[in-house]
Amino acid sequence: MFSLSEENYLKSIYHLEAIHGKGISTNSIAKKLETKASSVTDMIKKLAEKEVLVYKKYQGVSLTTLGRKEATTIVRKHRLWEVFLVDKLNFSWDEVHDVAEQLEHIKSPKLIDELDVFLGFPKMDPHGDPIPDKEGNFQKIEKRLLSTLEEHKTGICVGVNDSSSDFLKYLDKNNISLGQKIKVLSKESFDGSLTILIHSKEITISKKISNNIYIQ
Amino acid sequence: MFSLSEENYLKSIYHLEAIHGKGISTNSIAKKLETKASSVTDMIKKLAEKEVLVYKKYQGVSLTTLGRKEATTIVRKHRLWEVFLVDKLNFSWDEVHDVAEQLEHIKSPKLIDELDVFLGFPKMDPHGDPIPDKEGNFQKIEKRLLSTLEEHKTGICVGVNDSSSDFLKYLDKNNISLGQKIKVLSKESFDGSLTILIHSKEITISKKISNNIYIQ
DNA sequence: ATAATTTTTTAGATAAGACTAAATATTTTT
DNA sequence: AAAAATATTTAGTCTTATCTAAAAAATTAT
Ligand SMILES: [Mn+2]
Ligand SMILES: [Mn+2]
Ligand SMILES: [Mn+2]
Ligand SMILES: [Mn+2]
Repeated sequence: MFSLSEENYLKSIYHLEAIHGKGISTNSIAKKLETKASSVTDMIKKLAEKEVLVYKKYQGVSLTTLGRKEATTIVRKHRLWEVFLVDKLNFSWDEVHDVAEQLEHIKSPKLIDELDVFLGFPKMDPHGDPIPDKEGNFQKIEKRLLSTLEEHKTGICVGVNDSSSDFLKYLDKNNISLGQKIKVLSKESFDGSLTILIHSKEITISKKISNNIYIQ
Repeated sequence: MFSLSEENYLKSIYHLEAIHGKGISTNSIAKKLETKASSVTDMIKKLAEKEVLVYKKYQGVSLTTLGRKEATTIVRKHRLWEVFLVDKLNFSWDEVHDVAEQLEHIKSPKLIDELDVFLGFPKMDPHGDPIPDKEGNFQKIEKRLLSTLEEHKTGICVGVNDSSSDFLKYLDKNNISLGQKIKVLSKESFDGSLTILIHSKEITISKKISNNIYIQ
């Protein structure tokens, strides 16, 4: 059994591995969890002891199969709860993350599997992220950043890279949502900003925005 | 904001006050929370500091209005989650308590009020206990223990005094559930055991059992 | 009214998890 | 290949919540 804190470390390391591969640095974990490197060192020693990751001094950490399984379960719970909040309790996609951060730590295998049934085995969460099934498997859909789309090309918005309330509210304000068609009209080479066509309206978005929208 | 531990203390004291009135002893709290009296002394000092209860050395504690409000909210959350688990996720009434003990500590006013809406503003939890509304009000239904019913009299089962899995499974096994009609056929004066008619079947139950069933 | 018993509080210890400051290792720059 | 900069670990402290053992207060029995 893992503590709330241990679970948060596992999840963060899991997400960091998904981006950077094996060998996650102490500092990057500290940054993600908004804590100090010294706290991270303490905790990864404990997690190595519990055999959910391998740790060699100054070499960073990598999850073991056991650790990855555990992390996947937490991600599954987080995303299923997000679907529940949006689909059943009238939450908007920018309101769910913080509550899901709490709910993901509830311990009850029956609870999460019945929730999955109740929601109709959703494959995606409200932000377009895949939901692992009971066995931890999920479909990895191909997607690219909107910022990589060429001028005059069109894509469908399938996900976001940043689930913060601020960013999602910005998208709402500009009528950008999952499933939406987006056409790049022009790209400013100086700052990478894009003028896009969405809902037959032209808007200009910064590189920072287009770097956080996934399209297909 | 209260910690998980503080919330559990508040809830326990609230339940003890409902039975014994003001001035709850250190020992009774320790017993309820399965902890040591010395730990209780420490915690009630902290809670007195936070003004959710009044504490005078050696005199026991009493909740303040603020403390009672806080405790009521936790009870509301606990019971709403129990309804959710039974009504929506196919849990049986003997499986919900432990999960609700975890869920009751999730912090999100919107979550709990939307859950209330989603469940259709239930008035009772799966064990017949009243659910406080948003303002903390709930209907106090009159009920008495089955053990106090006279011979040849009939009552309707409206609640249980013990929500442990063991006891509820015993009731299931004997087809005793909420809303069920129960007639006392005879009462054994020696040990207080009852022979009752339920579902047109005669069964004999001990005093301990009849002391944990509420009827109307 | 004393003595015995029970209850409650205090004192001191422990474990988890976090922090600061200092020490050490590693990486990058010159 | 040093020197400088950066990253990581260690040492020591703090808070929260717990515990055991001992002291003190309150209650009950004689
Ligand atoms: Mn999220
Ligand atoms: Mn999400
Ligand atoms: Mn319960
Ligand atoms: Mn209940």
